[in-house]
Amino acid sequence: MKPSGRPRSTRDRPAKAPLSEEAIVDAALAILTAEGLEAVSMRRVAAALDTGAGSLYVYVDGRDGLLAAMFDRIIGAVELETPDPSRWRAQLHNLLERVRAELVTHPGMAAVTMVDPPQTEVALRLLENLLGILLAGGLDAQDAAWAADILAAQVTYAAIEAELRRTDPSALAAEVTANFARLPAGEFPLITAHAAQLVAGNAGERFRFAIDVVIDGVLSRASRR
Amino acid sequence: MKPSGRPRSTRDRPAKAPLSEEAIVDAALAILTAEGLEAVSMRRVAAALDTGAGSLYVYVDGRDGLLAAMFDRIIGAVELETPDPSRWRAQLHNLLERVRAELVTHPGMAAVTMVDPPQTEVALRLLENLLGILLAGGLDAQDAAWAADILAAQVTYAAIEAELRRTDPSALAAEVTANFARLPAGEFPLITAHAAQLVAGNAGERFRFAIDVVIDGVLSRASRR
DNA sequence: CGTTTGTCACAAACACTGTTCGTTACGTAC
DNA sequence: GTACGTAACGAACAGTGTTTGTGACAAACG
Repeated sequence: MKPSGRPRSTRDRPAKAPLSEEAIVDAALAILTAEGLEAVSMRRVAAALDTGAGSLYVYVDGRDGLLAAMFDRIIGAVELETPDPSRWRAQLHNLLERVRAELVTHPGMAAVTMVDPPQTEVALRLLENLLGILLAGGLDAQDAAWAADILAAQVTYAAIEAELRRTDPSALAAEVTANFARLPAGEFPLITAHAAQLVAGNAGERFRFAIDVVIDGVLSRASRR
Repeated sequence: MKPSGRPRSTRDRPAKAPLSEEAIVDAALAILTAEGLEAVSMRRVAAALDTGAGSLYVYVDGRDGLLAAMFDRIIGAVELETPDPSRWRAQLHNLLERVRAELVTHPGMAAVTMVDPPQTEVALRLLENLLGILLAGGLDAQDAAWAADILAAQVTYAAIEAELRRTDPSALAAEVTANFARLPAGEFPLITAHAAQLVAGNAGERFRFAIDVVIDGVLSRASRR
């Protein structure tokens, strides 16, 4: 033990253990929103809690477990909808937009979904709600199930895409446009011709469009059947 | 220098430098397909080439640069289509299926797309081809541009999803089904009621369905306009 | 009130990681 | 035959996730 400087330690505190999964997830989320996913290391989180990295392993199943717990916290914060057949389409947009917004404000969390699919209770609660809205829209069970999958893809993809533009929404678009302009028009006639359309719209607009496309696609196929 | 054991080194070789970006990417891809993305470390790749990790930095811009180069190699191997209005839909399925298959056989590569969007020449060649097919299908420029984005999301998502089932396609489905069965039916009535639909279909079927949904969705919205 | 017990945080250690850089050996050109 | 410049080597740096033995606290017991 080194009583040099400030011997601030857990033992100096008056009361009980300050460590818990909740406290660890809180600290990790604070670091995530402030400095990004790469900054969320076990040592960094432990330092924020004034403890050692090894101490976290009692409450959290390694770094991947911590990330999963963080994801759960985020998803759990999303307000759900009570399915209403008269306005199911708006409900769908609202729900998915909330998920997207939550994922965007926590950079890197969308990528966590992909390493292992969330099968936790809170994630399933979201799926249950999504299914409810789709069924309220008149979709049959199979279409609703697969549509939920497609929509999940769009949400995570949109979230990750939005993270890239997080620094400056229009900076990336400008860079991409410049990249397109630099292309040899002979080899890439379509990209150069339609560069404006390729970078058109902000993340929110493209997201809404994507969801509408999926809904209309499923409905179109169902009505043709 | 330690002449102990086997002094096998580059200097023992008769001719010129064996190192090049191509050779490095080759070695890295071999490790990737054999042992997964995490095994692709600079030291591991260097060892496969019988050299030190530092030597790779002359030809490759760090680990991220290596991953990008690997992605490029993979995408470049995808055979393109010459857009034909009479069979554009089949062409779209074929092209996207080839991309998906290539991404699935190289686990982790799909995730690379998301850290930074591929703006390399070979990736743009793919986008150019995708746009060509969509325009051949009669879509207007704006619809085609955004549809390309939506389809890209489905491809990467499907690839990542397929990676998870890589070990055993039906094992995950069984596990998920078991998870669903374990749920309290009171809280998750829809999931428990439609568990069969949620896990129905293999990755290929779901992928084809997703693409058809997107196409029909765009066409439906266009015809209504 | 003293002692024992058990829980839990601590910090060091292990085996890695990506990356940088000074040194050294090589093949080639002079 | 010698000098040169290119390019690989390997050590070193600053990190990473994870495991584990040690030690101190607080609560339960006699």
